[in-house]
Amino acid sequence: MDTAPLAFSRHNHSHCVSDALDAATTLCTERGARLTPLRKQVLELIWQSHKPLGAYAILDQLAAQATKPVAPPTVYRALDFLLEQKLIHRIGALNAYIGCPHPDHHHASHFLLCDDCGRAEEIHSKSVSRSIQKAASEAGFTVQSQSLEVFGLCPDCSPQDKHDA
Amino acid sequence: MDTAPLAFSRHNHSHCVSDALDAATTLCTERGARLTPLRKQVLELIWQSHKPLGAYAILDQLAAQATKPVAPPTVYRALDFLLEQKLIHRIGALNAYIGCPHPDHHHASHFLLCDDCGRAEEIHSKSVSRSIQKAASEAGFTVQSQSLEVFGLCPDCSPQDKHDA
DNA sequence: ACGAATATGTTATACTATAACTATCTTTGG
DNA sequence: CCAAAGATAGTTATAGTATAACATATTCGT
Repeated sequence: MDTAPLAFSRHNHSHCVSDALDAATTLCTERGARLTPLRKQVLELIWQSHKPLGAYAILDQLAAQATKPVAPPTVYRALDFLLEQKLIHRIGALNAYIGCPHPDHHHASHFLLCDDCGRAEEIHSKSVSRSIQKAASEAGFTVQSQSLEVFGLCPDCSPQDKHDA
Repeated sequence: MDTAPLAFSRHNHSHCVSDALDAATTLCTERGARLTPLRKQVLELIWQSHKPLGAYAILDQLAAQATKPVAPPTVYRALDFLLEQKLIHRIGALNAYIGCPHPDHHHASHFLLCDDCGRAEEIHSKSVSRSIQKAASEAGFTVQSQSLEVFGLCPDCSPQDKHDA
């Protein structure tokens, strides 16, 4: 199935990167937003893995690639842009950032985060979204954004699930 | 109804505070955990409102009440204790802490957070919990903890809902 | 090419959190 | 009761995360 979970499965990761960069380029063009070389570089760094990446880890890698020193605002401004364009999500519990695999349609930030290997997988469950929306409505609350961070063990890092089940 | 949403409704807040402190005292006694004066003081400060409170806001208020200067570790250690005992929750998106109204039974951290007035209300929806658990299971993921932060407008701060609906 | 708007560079600083060590208090076993 | 062990709190320093404010450079429409 084409919407299968990916982060926790074996896959050719270079496709993730190229797909994400292509999608970002297309979307920004459509929106009249400027995906500058710097912003693209930051997005690519974030997509180097499925593990949320901290701003200063990005900064260090940028600095390593650049000839001039790089300062925090450079990174944070790129992150702000990517967040605005919904090309990345912020994982609040980790102060870290991760690429959005489906930036073309807006959606909430719902992630499974492995405590062991650090990988994150975005989930898209109508049932989760609907139940959250319903609970909020019942409280008279108007939802504007939401963030779900589920911590635990991914299939690869679960001791039993893979073979016993 | 006794399980009605509270934070977004008018209520006698002194009851929230005394209930929370009483519950904390009882639970800690049962568990053999020591709710020291400092920890109780921090818990009370957190319960001064239904708005998540930052560590340094707590620090400032502690310092104002104390004769000696207060240093960050004093606050963070108290927060760590309260978090361990599940007497408070941490709101990752805000780097802030809020009292748990039902510390007696463990549960995930699910909050509605008003962008306008800053108040937070904990929600307890079986439907939300179940759908999250189900989505995780289907991905082969073993849940250990979860945090849901829903931002938007509370009933008081919504322009229409209260009167038009 | 020109001016306005956007993006980036630069410096400084604010905010959040923890490490490491010391001192004090509490509990418990003798 | 006292001493040892363990838990709590004080103290100092520093690490980690994020933004303010201002200067410079680039891009875009005209």
